[in-house]
Amino acid sequence: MNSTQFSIGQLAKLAKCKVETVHYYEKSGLMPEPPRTEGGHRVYALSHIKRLNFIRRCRELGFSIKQITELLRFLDEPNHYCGEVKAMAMLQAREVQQKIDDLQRLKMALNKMVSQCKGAKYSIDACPIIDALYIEDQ
Amino acid sequence: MNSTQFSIGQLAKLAKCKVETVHYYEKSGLMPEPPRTEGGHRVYALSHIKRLNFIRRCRELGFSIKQITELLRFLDEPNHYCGEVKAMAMLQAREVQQKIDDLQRLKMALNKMVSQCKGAKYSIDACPIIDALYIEDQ
DNA sequence: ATACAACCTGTAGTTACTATAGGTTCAAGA
DNA sequence: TCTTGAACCTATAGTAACTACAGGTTGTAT
Repeated sequence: MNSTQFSIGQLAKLAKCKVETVHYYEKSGLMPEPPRTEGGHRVYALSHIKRLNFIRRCRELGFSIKQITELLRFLDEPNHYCGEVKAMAMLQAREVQQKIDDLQRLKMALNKMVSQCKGAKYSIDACPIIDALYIEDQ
Repeated sequence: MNSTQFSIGQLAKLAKCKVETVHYYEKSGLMPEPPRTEGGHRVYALSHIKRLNFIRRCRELGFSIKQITELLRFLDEPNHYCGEVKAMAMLQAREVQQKIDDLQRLKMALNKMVSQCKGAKYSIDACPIIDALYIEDQ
């Protein structure tokens, strides 16, 4: 195989994901069905590496497969505009902020419990963490 | 049914979760198999409501089913100490902090991309968000 | 007596993969 | 050229923590 054709293993390595994940993306429609060798092995080109990289980076930013499908549609089809992409990124940013807020609240609750707990060899019956969770709320 | 015995529907409502979730928790071993009526309907007591509440609150704090199993073991078995619970809560708090850090980085990346994007009717070909994701990193 | 909500079990679907099994192909060394 | 063994192929099951459905039974109120 020369340097402009890649096996699925090479593709996966270059785009930093696993072979199985590429299979999965193909089934999901994120990656196209590439040409094959006589024996049935997939043959990829440079553009596939770029595409897979794009997908991976989007996943790292928390986009769902569905959202990435949208983003790729923007690329695959003509007549789309930057604004559509920006809107999706902004929505995504808001969702991320929401998750951060939730986790902050969670962390505070945990820390509060931890600070009230004497720990060590005190009986579980008097553990304020268990109490905090066991008591009916509202 | 009097006020100290509850159907699965009542239990679920009182502990703020769904009937199917109770079934799932029973299968998972978080909830015990309760006594049944002649006809096979589950019959719960007040202690079950408390237990289910405990589980729900733990889930809200991000504990996994596995971790909750641990916590419940502390309750179900004698000879456990507050310190074990505290250690788990602290570990959990650290994991939550880690998630927060990850999301903060993610949010910054998204916001940076959004701020560079002119949006509106600019062609997708010049969209800096797409570019940012498409370019091979490192 | 009857209607109908609530219950029962078991199975499939969700998300985004990961892992396994059992078989085939490719590429490199002898 | 032959042989080995890594890499590939497909298909299926498993992961977490539920949710949803199908098809049947029970409980309860009228």
